[in-house]
Amino acid sequence: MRSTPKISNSEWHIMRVFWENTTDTANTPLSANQVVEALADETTWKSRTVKTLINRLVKKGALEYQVDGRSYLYTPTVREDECLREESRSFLKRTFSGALMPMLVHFIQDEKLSNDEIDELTRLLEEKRKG
Amino acid sequence: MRSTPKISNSEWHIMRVFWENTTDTANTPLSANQVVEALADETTWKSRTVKTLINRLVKKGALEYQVDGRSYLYTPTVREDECLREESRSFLKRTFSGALMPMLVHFIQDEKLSNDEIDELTRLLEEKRKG
DNA sequence: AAATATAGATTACACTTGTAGTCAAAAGGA
DNA sequence: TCCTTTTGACTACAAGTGTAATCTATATTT
Repeated sequence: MRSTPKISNSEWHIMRVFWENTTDTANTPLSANQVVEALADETTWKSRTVKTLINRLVKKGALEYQVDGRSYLYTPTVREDECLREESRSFLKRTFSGALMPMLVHFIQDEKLSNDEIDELTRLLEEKRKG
Repeated sequence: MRSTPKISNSEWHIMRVFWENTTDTANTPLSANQVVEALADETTWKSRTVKTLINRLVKKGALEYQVDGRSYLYTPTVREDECLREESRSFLKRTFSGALMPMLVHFIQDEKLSNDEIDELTRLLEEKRKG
């Protein structure tokens, strides 16, 4: 049923580094140190912490690696949109009993949106109606 | 900073029982057994499990109780919308780095919406623009 | 009054998560 | 060649979670 492994809060930080380094056509493999550097201003994690998280992601099957001399190069095995979908469903289930509309209503009513953003959402909704 | 305690997945089931039994004006206190019964078709939890979860929620300060003879009557001390807000922010942060728009776009594009629902969302957006 | 049922309190126990530290092996420098 | 540095592997450890079982005190039944 679940196509993607469950990715924890901290692990999402790691995965995003990979996904942000991904072009449409290919995943760029990254070394552990590249990930550490990429996270340097975003978090205060020691490099060991990052390595542990990477290891857990490998164990979970969210990353894989190829050996590159003395070190490893990691690549994601799961796509961001798939993980987003899983995580969203889980969130929806937990908070809104799985009901999409109350959730959307909640966000639209409770959060700040600029007029431009409102325009864009309206346009998207209009598009969806046709489809 | 955090106004509501962190409520876990299983604990949300419990809290929803209380919130669904809440009128606009008052919280209806429920006994542990009433919660157990309310969850009977939603989950397969043993009553001990439900009691444990209730206890943890009391410890976290999400529920409080008054003694009622031999048993306790529990009431929520946190409001659903506050918890929703917390949980939503945490979800947004984890998955979309806190960015609301990409999240809304994701849901509108990826999930099913009826024309009626599209109408309603469009209307809400229009309202928001004025406000 | 003794036995039983029931409610909450305490304990259990493995798995996950956050956040690292230590160990061992290999690679490179002195 | 021996020491140091670096990398991954293994270990750590408390808090939170899911999912209960057992203990204890009280209430109800006979």
